[in-house]
Amino acid sequence: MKRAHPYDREKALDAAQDLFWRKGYHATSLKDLEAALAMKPGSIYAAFKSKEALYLASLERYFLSGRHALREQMAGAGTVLGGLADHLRSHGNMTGETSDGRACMIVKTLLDTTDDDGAVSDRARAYFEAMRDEFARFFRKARDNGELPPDADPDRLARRYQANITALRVEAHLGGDPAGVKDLAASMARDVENLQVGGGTHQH
Amino acid sequence: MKRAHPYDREKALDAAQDLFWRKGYHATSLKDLEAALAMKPGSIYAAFKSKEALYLASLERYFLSGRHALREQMAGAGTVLGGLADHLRSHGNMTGETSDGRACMIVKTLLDTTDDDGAVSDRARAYFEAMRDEFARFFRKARDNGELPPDADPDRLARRYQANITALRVEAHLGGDPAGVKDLAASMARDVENLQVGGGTHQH
DNA sequence: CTCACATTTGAGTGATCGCTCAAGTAATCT
DNA sequence: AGATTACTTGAGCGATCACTCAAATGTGAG
Repeated sequence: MKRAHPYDREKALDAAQDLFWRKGYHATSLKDLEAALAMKPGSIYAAFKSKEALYLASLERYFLSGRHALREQMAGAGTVLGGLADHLRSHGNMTGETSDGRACMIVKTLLDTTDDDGAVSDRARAYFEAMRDEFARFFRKARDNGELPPDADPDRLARRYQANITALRVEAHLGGDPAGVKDLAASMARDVENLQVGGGTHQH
Repeated sequence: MKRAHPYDREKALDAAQDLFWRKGYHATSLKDLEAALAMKPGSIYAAFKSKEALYLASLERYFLSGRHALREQMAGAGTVLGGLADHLRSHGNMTGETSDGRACMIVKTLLDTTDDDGAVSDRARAYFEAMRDEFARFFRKARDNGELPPDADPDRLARRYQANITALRVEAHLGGDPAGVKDLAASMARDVENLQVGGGTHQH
C-alpha cells in the first residue's frame, strides 16, 4: 500500500450523515456534499461510488449508532421496562437546534422515498423493522423475567413503543415547544412503566 | 368572460395532490406533473404560478379535506371520545396500495423540507398545529360535557392523540402488515376510550 | 534522488431541472 | 363574417443535476 487515505473517512461520513439527515436524500445535491465533506466530486466518487451509495453508508451509520445507543442505555438500566421508559424520556430531552432536534433519519427516509428510489427505500424499511425487533427483544425479556404478565405480546408492545418513538421524534422536529415534547415523552414513559405487573394505573 | 377554463381545475389539483403526496416535493419534477395533469408547462404556470404554489395549493386541499373528514366523522359520533377512538380505527383500516396506505402528507412535508424551502415548510407546520388545535377542541368538549374528568388537560391529550395518528400513518405507509396496523390502531383507540370517567382500565 | 503508483483535482460531460414566451388555436363578441 | 380576446402550446432558456476522467499532486520504495 502506497499512501494512507489522506481524507478522514469517518469524518466525511459523519458530515454526509448530518447533511443527509438534515436536508433529506432528494434535496441534498452534490454541491452541498462537496462543501460539507470538503472534497471535490472526483474524490467523493472515488471514496463512495455514488450519491446513493453514500446515502446508504450514512443511513447504516445512523442505524448502527442508534441501535448502539439503545443497547448501551438498556445495559445500564435497573429494569427492562424502566430502561425503555427512560429511553423515551431521553428522546423527550433531545429538542435542540442541533441534530438532537430532528426526526429519525430512518423515518425521514421512509417517507421521502418510493419504490423507484431503489435500495434506499428497501434499506430504510429493513432498518425500521430491525429497530422494532430490537424493541420486541426487550419486551420479550421483560415478560420472561416477570416484569410483564406472561400473556403480554412483545411484538404488539414493540410496535406501539416504536410508534411512540416515531411520533416523539416528529414532535421534536417541529422544535417550537421543548417543554411540550418533554411532557409528551414523560406521558409515554409512564405508560410503559404502568405495564409492569402490580405497577398500578397512575394517571397524570 | 370569453372562454370557460377548458382544463378542470379541481381534477388537476387532485392529480397534483396525489403525485406530490406520493413522491414528495423535491422528488416530483415538472415532467412528472405535466404527465399527471395532462398539461403543458405553459398551462401549468398559467394556472398555478409555480411548482411551489401548486404544492401549497395541493397541501391546502389535503388539509381542508382531512379536517372536513374528521369533522364529519365527529358529527356523527355518539360520544366525543367514541368518535375520536373511531377516527383512529378508521386510520387503522386505511392500508391499501392506494392513497389510503400513505403517511400524512403534512408530516411528509414537514420531514422533507427545511427553513430554506420557504413557505412550504411554514405552511406544513401551520396545518399540523391546526390539526392539533382541532383535536384539542374535541377533547375540551369531552371534558366540558363530563366524558373526561374536570382536571383533564385537552392540549396534552391532543398532542398525544396527534402523535398516535402520526405514527399510525407512518406504520400504514410501510404497507407490509395491514393486520398489525389495524391492531395498533385498535390499541390506541382503546386508550382513548379508557380516558372516559368510569370507563375502567380494560387491557387487551 | 528517481521511479511507480495511489490519490486528488476541477473543468467539463450530457441530462434534466424549473420556468418563459412568442406563436397558435378556439371561443365569443359585433 | 372578421375582430378580439382567452387560453394552450412546446421549443427552448439558463441553471443545476449527478457524475467522469485526463492531468496534477503527494507518497513510499528502491
